[in-house]
Amino acid sequence: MSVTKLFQANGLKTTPARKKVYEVLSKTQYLLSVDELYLQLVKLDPKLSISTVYRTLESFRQVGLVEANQLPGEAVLYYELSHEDHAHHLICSGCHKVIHLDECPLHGYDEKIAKTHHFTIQHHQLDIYGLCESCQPA
Amino acid sequence: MSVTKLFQANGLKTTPARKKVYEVLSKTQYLLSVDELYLQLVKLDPKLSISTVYRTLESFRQVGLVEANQLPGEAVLYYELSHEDHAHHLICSGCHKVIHLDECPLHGYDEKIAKTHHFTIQHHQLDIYGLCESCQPA
DNA sequence: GTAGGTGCAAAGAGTTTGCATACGC
DNA sequence: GCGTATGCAAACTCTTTGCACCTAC
Repeated sequence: MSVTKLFQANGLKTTPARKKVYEVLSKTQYLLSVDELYLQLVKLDPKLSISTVYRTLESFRQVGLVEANQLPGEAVLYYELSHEDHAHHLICSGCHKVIHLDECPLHGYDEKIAKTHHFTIQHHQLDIYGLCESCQPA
Repeated sequence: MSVTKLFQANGLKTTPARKKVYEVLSKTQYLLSVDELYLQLVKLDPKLSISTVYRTLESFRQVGLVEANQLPGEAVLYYELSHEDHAHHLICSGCHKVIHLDECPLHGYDEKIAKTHHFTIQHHQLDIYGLCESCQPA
């Protein structure tokens, strides 16, 4: 699906700014803060404004194109493209590289919990933190 | 263990402000933002300053007395006392009430992941979001 | 042509810090 | 008494907003 089609399908106009934000996010394998994302975007378009980045991310988030997450001990949000399928993260505390796990170890466990505690479960989040190969001390 | 002993053990002086922060955190079953915490604290001591709350939480966090977490879609941090034992959360999206789960469905799964992806795992976080009994629509 | 997107600058929210005073140990 | 904690106000950082202009459709 072309980016234009993707935007259309989500009721978003196709603009150069949005294309670039999407491009950077789709090419990285890291979680990016707004700052980190902006730094990369300015290389592509020096006139791009930080407020456009915020507004673009918020538009994307509203239609479900991106997800915002926080890393432990850090105040700012980290962004990444959403993944259609249910997925969990293996996140490197050193470089913020992300590996997506396709398996979910919760099969059935959440329903059990729901019953026990009279909860209606909406979703769950599982992130595993550690150091990737390149960030491990020798 | 008395609060004083607990503070001593963590190298913290026992002050009225710290006692009150600890008291509020230990009595609630909700995740509290700094604002929410401050609102409750001002009832106990109208002169207490918000910067003291920030500094106290940071001291507590450094010695591991509290944990800071973020709720999906919200920018601010939510605080709670740390739990010695490995525990996961059942969090109500409506009222932010927290239920601690003593079971961890990851037994072994994380080690398997670690091997597959050459990661050194530091810790993991599992939160299940939903609506508690009182917050469910009738 | 119109609705919505963008850049710029200014405002806002949340958090941190400097400094003088107060207090725990 | 010494060293740390606190209150207050100012500073700082990150994010949002108002407005004029521009662009996708």
